[in-house]
Amino acid sequence: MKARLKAPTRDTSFAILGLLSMGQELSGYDLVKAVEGSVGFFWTPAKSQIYAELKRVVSLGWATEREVPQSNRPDKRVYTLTPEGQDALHTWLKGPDEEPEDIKSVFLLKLFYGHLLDREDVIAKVLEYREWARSMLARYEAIDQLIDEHGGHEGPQFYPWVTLTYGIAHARCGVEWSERLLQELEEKGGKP
Amino acid sequence: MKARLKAPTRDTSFAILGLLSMGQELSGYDLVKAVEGSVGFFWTPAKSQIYAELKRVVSLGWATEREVPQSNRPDKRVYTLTPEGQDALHTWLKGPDEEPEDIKSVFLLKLFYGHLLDREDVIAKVLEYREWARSMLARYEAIDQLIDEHGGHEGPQFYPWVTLTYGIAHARCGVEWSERLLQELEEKGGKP
DNA sequence: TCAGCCATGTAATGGGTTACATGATTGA
DNA sequence: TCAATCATGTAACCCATTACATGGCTGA
Repeated sequence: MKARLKAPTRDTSFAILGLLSMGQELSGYDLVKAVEGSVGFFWTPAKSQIYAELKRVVSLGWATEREVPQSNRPDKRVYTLTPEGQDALHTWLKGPDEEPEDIKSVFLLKLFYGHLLDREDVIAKVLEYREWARSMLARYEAIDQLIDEHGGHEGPQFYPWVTLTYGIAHARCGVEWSERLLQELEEKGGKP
Repeated sequence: MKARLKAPTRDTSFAILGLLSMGQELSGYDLVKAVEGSVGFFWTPAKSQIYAELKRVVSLGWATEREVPQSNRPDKRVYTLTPEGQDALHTWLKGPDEEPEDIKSVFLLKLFYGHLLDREDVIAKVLEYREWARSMLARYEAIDQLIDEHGGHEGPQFYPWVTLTYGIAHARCGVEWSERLLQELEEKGGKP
């Protein structure tokens, strides 16, 4: 029986604790929704993963569980952060990270092998990517607008807004890159 | 016995087929190395995953396997793409993608909860991120330089180089974003 | 001379995804 | 009225990661 040399990070657990730290009791379902509108842009646990992690954080004493009977809807269990959970969250937050981020891109993977495709097919792919990047940008900017209208980005909204600016910068960068690339691909087409 | 509604994409299989399409027989070990220096920047299968997928592509008739006895090193098995494999690869390449890319960022996740940290801790995190982004940028630019010296980015190098320009753009964008953010965080510190 | 890397993989574990279930509301 | 959506989860599977093995080089 050997000890694991590297403990699993369980970042998803902490993502959940973080949402619970906002102060309200949340059910698994609530958390699924909460993730979608917030950390979901750079952290995307599956539904069932959230439920699994909830069991775990309860077993570790990081959250407590409470049954809430409901009449019209299925009964639910809501979760509350414990002081131990707050400590654990804080420790994790301060702790070091290996890779700050990693990109997983089917698009780039395919583009890497672009020589196996016709030029038009490649162009289609890049166009698709550009549209996607544009739509993400629009989405982010809409959220930015909303924040502006609801108290601005000072105070409690500050750090969520900061991550949003990252998304905006990144998306804009993707749009510009794909526009340059498209231009280059068109030019190549001119001289066959 | 239900049919799966959504077939697994198995993108990793195709990443491997793509590398095998470069024309040379490669062993699992070779592929691990090949991935590191190429698609590894946006697609990172684990070693053992590569070996697993190799078995699979052979069983599907997409590649053939050949034993190569060696004296000083462990014997190895090398793999070759079959015509069926080429077809499969081409079909996959032309096929549609849902999400062109997704970012998974522990850094952003923590930053989102920045209000739970002291400002200095946040600044430390962002500094770390900036250094990471800078180092990635330097790495990419070094590769760019190398490509320039070895025949430039026309011809067969073109698409790999294109993906590299994405990496450069993205990293540069990360550096600039973090610099802006640091400035803002410093300013906030001035008025406590 | 001995730790660490090269070279080649296999085994065990676990995180995350898709699919399965179920009943009430609501909009077209 | 009937499909979609809300609301709440569970079960099964599979992909991917970490750990385990093994023996020859090579540099300090």
